Amino acid sequence: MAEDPAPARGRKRSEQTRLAILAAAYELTLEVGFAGVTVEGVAKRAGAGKQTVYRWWATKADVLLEALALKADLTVSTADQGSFEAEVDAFLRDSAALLAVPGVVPVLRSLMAEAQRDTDFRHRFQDGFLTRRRAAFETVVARAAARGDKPVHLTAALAADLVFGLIWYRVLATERLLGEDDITAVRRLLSEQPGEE
Amino acid sequence: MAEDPAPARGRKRSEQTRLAILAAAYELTLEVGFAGVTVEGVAKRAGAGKQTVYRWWATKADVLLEALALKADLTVSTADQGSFEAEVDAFLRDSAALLAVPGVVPVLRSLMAEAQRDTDFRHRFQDGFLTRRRAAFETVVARAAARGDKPVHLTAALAADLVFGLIWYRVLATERLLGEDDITAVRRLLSEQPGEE
Amino acid sequence: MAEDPAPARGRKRSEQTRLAILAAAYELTLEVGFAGVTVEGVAKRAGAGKQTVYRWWATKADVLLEALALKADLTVSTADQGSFEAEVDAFLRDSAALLAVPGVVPVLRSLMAEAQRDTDFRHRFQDGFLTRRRAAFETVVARAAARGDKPVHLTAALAADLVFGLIWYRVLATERLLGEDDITAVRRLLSEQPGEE
Amino acid sequence: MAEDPAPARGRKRSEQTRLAILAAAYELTLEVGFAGVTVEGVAKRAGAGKQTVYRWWATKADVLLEALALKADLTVSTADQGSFEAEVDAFLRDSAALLAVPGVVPVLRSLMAEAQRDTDFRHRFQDGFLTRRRAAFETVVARAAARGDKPVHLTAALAADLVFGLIWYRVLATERLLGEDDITAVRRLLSEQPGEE
DNA sequence: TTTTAAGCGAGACGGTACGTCTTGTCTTTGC
DNA sequence: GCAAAGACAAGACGTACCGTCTCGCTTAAAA
Repeated sequence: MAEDPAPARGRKRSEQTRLAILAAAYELTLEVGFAGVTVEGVAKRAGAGKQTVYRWWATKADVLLEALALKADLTVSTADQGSFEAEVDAFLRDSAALLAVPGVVPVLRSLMAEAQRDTDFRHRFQDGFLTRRRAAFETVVARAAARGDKPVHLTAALAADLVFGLIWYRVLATERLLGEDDITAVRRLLSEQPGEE
Repeated sequence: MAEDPAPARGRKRSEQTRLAILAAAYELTLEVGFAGVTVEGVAKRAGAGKQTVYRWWATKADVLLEALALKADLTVSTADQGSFEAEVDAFLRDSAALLAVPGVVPVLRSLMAEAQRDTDFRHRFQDGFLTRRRAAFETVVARAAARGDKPVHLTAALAADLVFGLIWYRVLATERLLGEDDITAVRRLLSEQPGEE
Repeated sequence: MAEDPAPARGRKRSEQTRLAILAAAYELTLEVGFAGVTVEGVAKRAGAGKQTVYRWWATKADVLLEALALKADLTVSTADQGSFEAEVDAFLRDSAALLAVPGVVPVLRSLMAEAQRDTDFRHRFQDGFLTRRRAAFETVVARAAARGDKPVHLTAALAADLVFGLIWYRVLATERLLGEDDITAVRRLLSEQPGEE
Repeated sequence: MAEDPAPARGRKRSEQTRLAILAAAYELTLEVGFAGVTVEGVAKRAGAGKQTVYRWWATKADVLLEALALKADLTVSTADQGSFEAEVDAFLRDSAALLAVPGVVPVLRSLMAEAQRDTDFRHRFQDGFLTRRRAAFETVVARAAARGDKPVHLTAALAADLVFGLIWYRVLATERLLGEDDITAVRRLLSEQPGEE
């Protein structure tokens, strides 16, 4: 029989404290900005000790990454909608909804910014967020390819880069997010058939 | 006509020191990463005093922004190439060339990251870099519209968002930059004529 | 009765670090002079962080004041010697001994100098050093008065001012300290009986 | 014989600026304390350039030392008063009058404090102030000795140390200056004849 | 008259210390 | 053995002055 490696002795991790820390990190980011957040401040607001934060998370960005998952449902629907166009539309609406959740945009900005500074966190952010969403989109493109209605001159990777590029560029460099017209235009762009060639 | 308000009294700013600081900031960013750069370190390497840095730049990111302009030619060619397709191609090649300049990619990452943390710098980054390049691209789109060969279902703004989104997403979230095939695909995507509708 | 308000949580103050800081401050003052001492330098030599110094002392002068108490026994013997003359003599010898401890003179100079610049420290210096020694001398004068052999035309306060004035003037304005002949002369001056009048 | 080596070419020193700097230094010391005075601040208030201050004075303490001479007459009357007692009395009243000039006490404190930190200034302070006053007092003692009414058991040096010690101790360590009773008591102490021996 | 040499106000310069802030670790007591 | 509290070493922050060095101008003696 497999043994539990550790017989689990001592006090257990406090779930209440964990949630309090995640909530504190999320709220503080919105209130004072990520740069203004300190581990000590998060611990203070959560009624926790600083060491408790460090014991379970490597950096404050990791706390925020987990807090984001708690705050917004990060799972993306990839249900079969019958057509590539419909599924792209669903994906974009899903993304727009995520960005509309209060606080998500500043948190995403902070996380992407942190990913530029900290290589280790960069990987965790990619695994915990970026690749996750990208995989969903590529599922859609793959299904379209199987169906035979995929766009002929865009690879799946480039299509994904364009879509995520648009979303991230809007988040990072502008104040405009995804609107109805953006969704329509992108949907058409990706699914239209070129004249000939 | 605007007159110089002050007749320029006192010792003049040292151009040599200015260049030494810009070079030091650029080099240090490549060597230890933006997060590892300190104003003191930049001043030290430049043989300058810390106050001299603070006298002329608000943050180390501003130093880097100016250093970027010194290192790489940020002007974008928007010469009339006869067709929208040719001009988009020229713009993308120009952008790829900028990214190929040693050190430009990590510097751009750092600047965009800093723009997320510091609202004031965000504006200076937009004015000093983002809108500058964007304006060049929009000039191209506008000329296409005047010619009548612009893409029918994309607004100039969305086209720009897609192009810059792709570039920035590649820089920030991936290791891949713009390749020959990317340029070709984007050029075609933006200039193709939809079949009907 | 006053209770300890807090049951003392968290890590305790490191006595080892405290002593290292006091020793470093004392040594550095002798080596480079008080003006050349920096809090950072003290912390460095003590193997401590700068914040640890600031956590427990308001200024470097306060560190030195405490270091002085550590280095030299600041308690003054006021034992009953039978006569005013004998007790004045003992007090002066005690003072001369204090000044003879290596480093005490430059430290006293520094502290008195700092007390002129910093009003807050001035009070702490008075409480922690000046009044302490003065009280000892005044005890002697009071006992003489009780005995009836006190000097007739000097108040206790003026006698103290003269004695401490002499000592401090020698320390601050000259290179000469208290010698055997000074002690003898002052003892006689204070205890002699005026001829008539 | 050696003549003035330079026949004085170029622009002459501005007396107006000199006075403005002295006044500014004196006033600023009273307003913000010596520690709060900066050379830049003195120059600013005087409407002068920083270099002009440094051209003529080594430190801000030297400016203040000269300002003191401008503000208060530092010459001490040593006129023959007929008796030692009368001359000591005159000397003490003269000293009390000096201390009563507005601003003199804080300035003296600052200068003596600075003399503890800066060895070079210490000598200039001794030459420009301390010895000057001390010489006056010793003239009085010498005349008394010539007359034959000098105190038998105090050397001139010790008598001077006691008198200046008292004055300086009052200035540096207390808030009390010289009063009528102090003058009387010191005069008597120094001039009284011991009973016998 | 022209030149030449300071003095001057202004202010940028290379430095250095300041006192604060944050980081991530360590230590203590209590649960 | 986790948790809260908080002291610790380390070191960057942005500010304030230091004393020096231009800069362009003014002043006055020398040529």
